[in-house]
Amino acid sequence: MSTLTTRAQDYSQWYNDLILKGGLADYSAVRGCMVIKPYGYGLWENMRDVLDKMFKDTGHQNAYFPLFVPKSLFEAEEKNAEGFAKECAIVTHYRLKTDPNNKGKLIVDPSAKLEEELIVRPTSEAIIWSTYKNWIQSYRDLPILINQWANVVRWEMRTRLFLRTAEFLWQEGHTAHATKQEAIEETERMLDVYATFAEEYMALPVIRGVKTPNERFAGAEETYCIEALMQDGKALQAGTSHFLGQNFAKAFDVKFSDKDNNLEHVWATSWGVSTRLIGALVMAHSDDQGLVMPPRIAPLQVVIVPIPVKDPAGKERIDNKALEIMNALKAQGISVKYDNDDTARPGWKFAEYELKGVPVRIALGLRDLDNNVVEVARRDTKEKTSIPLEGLTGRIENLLTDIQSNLYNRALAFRNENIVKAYTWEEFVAILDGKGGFVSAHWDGTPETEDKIKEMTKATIRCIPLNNPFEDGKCILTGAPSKQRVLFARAY
RNA sequence: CGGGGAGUAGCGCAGGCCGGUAGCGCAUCUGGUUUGGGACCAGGGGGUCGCAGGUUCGAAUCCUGUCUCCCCGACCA
Repeated sequence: MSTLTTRAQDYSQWYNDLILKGGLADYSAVRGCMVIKPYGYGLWENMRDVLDKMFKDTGHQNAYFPLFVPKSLFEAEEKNAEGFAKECAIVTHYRLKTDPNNKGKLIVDPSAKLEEELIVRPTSEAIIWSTYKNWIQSYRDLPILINQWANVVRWEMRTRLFLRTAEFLWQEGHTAHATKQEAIEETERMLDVYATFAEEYMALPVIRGVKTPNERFAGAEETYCIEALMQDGKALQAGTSHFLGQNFAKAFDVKFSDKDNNLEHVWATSWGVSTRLIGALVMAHSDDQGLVMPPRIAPLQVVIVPIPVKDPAGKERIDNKALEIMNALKAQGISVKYDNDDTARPGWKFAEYELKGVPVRIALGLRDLDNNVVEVARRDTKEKTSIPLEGLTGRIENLLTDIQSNLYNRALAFRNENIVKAYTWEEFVAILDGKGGFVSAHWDGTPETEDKIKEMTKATIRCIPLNNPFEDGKCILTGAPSKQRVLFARAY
């Protein structure tokens, strides 16, 4: 019987408890790296499948590039290299040998030192653009619209399950275009794909925006992002899409002949979301009883729990009806598990599936069968109702849809309540130290002020929202004139 | 890298100050009774106490060194 830490007791511990006890992931023998367990991986697979289809529908194809990046390629785009230099794992040797002084132990073979060190990719722009150079000669070769599903390594000082681990899974899109306009359109299109995915599938409301130069991806001209709000009032960047200009084309000398036979550098974008989204999902919807999975990407949507009886005939009646319900739901594309494990009792199962956040639970006993009903419990509100067997499948489908939109609306209401305008510095600090959330405030537009605010409050500018209304005002810190508000928050 | 915490059975912990050959809860196994919100009774199995030295007749316990993990901060998606 595992008890969870509550959010009020210790938010971080609550989060860890949910991940570990909910069966999403486990710590591993490697510092900062985690094991994604089947239930967590199932969630990732669902997210991946939906996103993959959305990428394909917008004209992209998948490919795969190497894990290792020769150092000389890695350093070609200076800003990008600099940005990631501090968190790179480096391969320097390619062989081990038995330690002559300590039998049974291995040491690095000094004679197997690599001519050139290999960087374990923290992102793949370098290896990909060195390849694109060979693929692009003419405007007829463009655009190149490629995505890859991969793992990357960023040697972070401090890690947190899913939110920040040394190795993580993600997808990275890398596109090449003939014109600046087309590349910007691509950047915005993919941001929109991410936002749609977050809102419609993860039930996670996000703010679309652009990053300030301070927060911009190393090597990008413009970084677009979607920002979400967690229940503890901290913001979380859920996805980014970068307009890379011609920076990588210039660094890797990627040129094409346009229709007028002029040689031009190509325009680039890159965009990504990672397993971090799972952390966002957990912190957006879950409660003190455990995880809460949005039906559209839940690893398991419906669980059927029988109420056991000793009488074999009664048991068979329950089994038959449960299987009938399961098959009917499956026929509608709903994922269902009939948990007829008779070594666990129903109460234990109820608690277990609540911990795992399964959206709908159907309980089925003889009492129900005699009345031609089942007991249906929804995870989001924990409401239980008796529902007639007649038309059950349609009701469950509607219920799943309802849970999905309820989760979104709940998260949206919370998010909107927690976007607060600040007019004075005192107010600004009070909001951050109080309930947190996004603070909408004027900023004088300088990196210096942004840094100073970060130093004083730990809050950063999460984004300048797209379609932000212009409004004359004064910078919250310096009082210098400002044309628009930006969103500040403490963030993951 | 700085600050804090922890390594004892699969998990969570006690024991340590005061050295005498390891214990509790959960889980697990067997049998039985149970089953509509984390069942109960009885019996059983499981640990070179993170690692390496040292002190001692004897070390989970004392001393020295070392490794690892977690949390908070600096870095970052």
